[in-house]
Amino acid sequence: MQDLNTEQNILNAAILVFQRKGMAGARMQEIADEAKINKAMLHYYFRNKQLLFEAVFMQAFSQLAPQLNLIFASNDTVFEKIRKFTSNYIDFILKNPYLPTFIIQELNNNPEFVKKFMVHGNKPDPNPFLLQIEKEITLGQIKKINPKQLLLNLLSLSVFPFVAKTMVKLVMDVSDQEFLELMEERKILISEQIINSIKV
Amino acid sequence: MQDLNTEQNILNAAILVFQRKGMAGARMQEIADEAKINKAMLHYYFRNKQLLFEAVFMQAFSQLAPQLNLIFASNDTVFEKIRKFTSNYIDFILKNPYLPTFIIQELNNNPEFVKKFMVHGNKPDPNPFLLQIEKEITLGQIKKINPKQLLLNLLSLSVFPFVAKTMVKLVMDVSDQEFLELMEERKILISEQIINSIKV
DNA sequence: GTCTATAGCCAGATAGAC
DNA sequence: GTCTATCTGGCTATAGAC
Repeated sequence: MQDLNTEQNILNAAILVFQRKGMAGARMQEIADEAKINKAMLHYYFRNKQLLFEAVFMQAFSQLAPQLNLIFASNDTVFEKIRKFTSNYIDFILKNPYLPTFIIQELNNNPEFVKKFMVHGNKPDPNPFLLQIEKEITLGQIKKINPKQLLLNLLSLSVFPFVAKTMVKLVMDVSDQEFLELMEERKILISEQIINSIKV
Repeated sequence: MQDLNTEQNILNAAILVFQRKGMAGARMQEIADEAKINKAMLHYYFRNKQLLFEAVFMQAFSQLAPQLNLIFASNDTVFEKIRKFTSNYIDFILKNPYLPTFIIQELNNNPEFVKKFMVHGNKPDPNPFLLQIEKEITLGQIKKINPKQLLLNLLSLSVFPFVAKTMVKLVMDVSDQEFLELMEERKILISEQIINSIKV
């Protein structure tokens, strides 16, 4: 009701609205309604729309980063990482369906803001994973491939269906229920396909 | 300068601005500037922002549809289709880099408009391709797989890197030049991986 | 068909009471 | 800290001269 509670309450409402409508499409009034609070409070706590947006974006990004670092910096083999990642990441997105689209969309629409934000050192670092791939190739444990392509494949296969969900459902004539089932099936399907593509 | 020329001129300018900023972020003034024309003309030719946007969206979608139908409805085998598609589609996106992101973004933000638009019968139909996959599985020419998953994989691997370009460049520390090289490499890389995953 | 000028509205932001 | 009321600017849209 007060102080930090109100601030968090506003932030939660803002996350909902911004993730659905984006920075340009979101309305301060809508956020206030969602938080069951007055519009003036938003300015009291976050000064203006831009700063509120940045708080939301930062929170979203810092939710996503640890998920990526799970794969980037553990002690597993490449195969194990791929298996864990597809399964964990799809689960994570299923629980936060708006997150990847939101980040990608706002990253595209506010490229100048990105740099400002990235100074915070908030960036996921894929280098450990990329180096590990190089190493396992050298050791003859997996087939030769450009490590960046492998990572791109992993992300593409896991994330794209969610980003393009509306189009996918539309073009392929898929219901919400069937979409869920397809995503469940993908957890194993994807990892097996990627692993097969690099298995010696 | 007059009549249809002006209309096309406005449309071209609107495509540019809407694709970069989206419906909510675009400004009529910016479109007018881009077309080197007065703002009032936009309303003279397209009545209002919504209708101008719909014209742009429709044109974008009807550019994309034929590209998809190349794979959905030709006489090639599944293998041949996959090879042609990855190559052609990546080329196409390289020439129209904003298109997929624009369509996906606006589809997500204006789900109600979508249905209205789809009534036009403008929808790409993947059924021929899906049925063909079923058939080749039955004939033992390719491994068993859910056809929709195969199509999803094809689209994911081809389109996602472009949709997430800003993020990819940022997280993987990739320059514009290197991004282009990666996409060139993917034309063959992707199709071979997919084909290998279903080769008997 | 094309322009300038302006109406009208909507949304972000602030003032000020409580 | 929270509210109501209001200001202000910006953007869509239109009126009207040429």
